[in-house]
Amino acid sequence: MVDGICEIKSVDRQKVIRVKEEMLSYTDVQELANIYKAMGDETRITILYALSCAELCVCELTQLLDISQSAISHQLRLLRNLRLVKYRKEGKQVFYSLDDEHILNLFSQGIAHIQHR
Amino acid sequence: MVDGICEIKSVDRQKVIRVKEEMLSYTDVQELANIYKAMGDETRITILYALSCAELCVCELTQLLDISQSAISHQLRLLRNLRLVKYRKEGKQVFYSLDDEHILNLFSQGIAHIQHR
DNA sequence: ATAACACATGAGCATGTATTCATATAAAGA
DNA sequence: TCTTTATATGAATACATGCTCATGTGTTAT
Repeated sequence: MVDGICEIKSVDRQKVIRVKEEMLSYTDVQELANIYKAMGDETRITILYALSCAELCVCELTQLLDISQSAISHQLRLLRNLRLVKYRKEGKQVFYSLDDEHILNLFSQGIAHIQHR
Repeated sequence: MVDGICEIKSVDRQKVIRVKEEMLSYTDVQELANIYKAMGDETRITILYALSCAELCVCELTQLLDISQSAISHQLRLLRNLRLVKYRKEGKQVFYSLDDEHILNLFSQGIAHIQHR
């Protein structure tokens, strides 16, 4: 292969050009990657799934998750920055919930995938 | 907070117990994380998206992706192991395609999410 | 005012991961 | 057979990430 271009005659240049035109923009790819990256961690999946069941404060999440309160707060900040969760303060407590119904759909598609095999 | 249990009287123990019962199993969480982790990388998203447009050989992917052929092969192996792509040999070439229609749904949900804001 | 509590955050560390480089393998052609 | 081409893979490296620990911030209660 020379310069990433294989010389096989049968390579369908037209197909490659067509696919190139259909490709996602770089910013779209980045945004998609951020969402899937957010869901690509066992702790965050557990948090998001728990929040899909009920609105929960940090303390309650800590009771559900077997890791430190600090670790959970760090992950919540990440999810907040990506706008996957929103929060509401009530006295000393902070209650988190899902910010977007699409996340539920992402979950159900993912679950459909693992059940499919 | 003592031992991960906050003493606020208003904390709804019943709610926490109910959520705990609804939680995903650890293996489900792991499998979900693996899928999202696979899609949580810009290179892999680009590969998967390209394959959603057409069946492509490694050489054609190399023309589309601006990284080395080696890097692409490494990523394809990962996607193969997760059964997100399948392949077909034809002489020297190896043609890859998506292994599962759920991935398209995962994409469309993700795209819906980034367009939603 | 002071203490206790719920939560957030910075630092540091250990582990994971994505890439390149060099090289191996396998098919096709000369 | 010897070379070229298409792909795969192991090693090394640079970077990202998830956790804990220590501490900071803001709120409530005494």
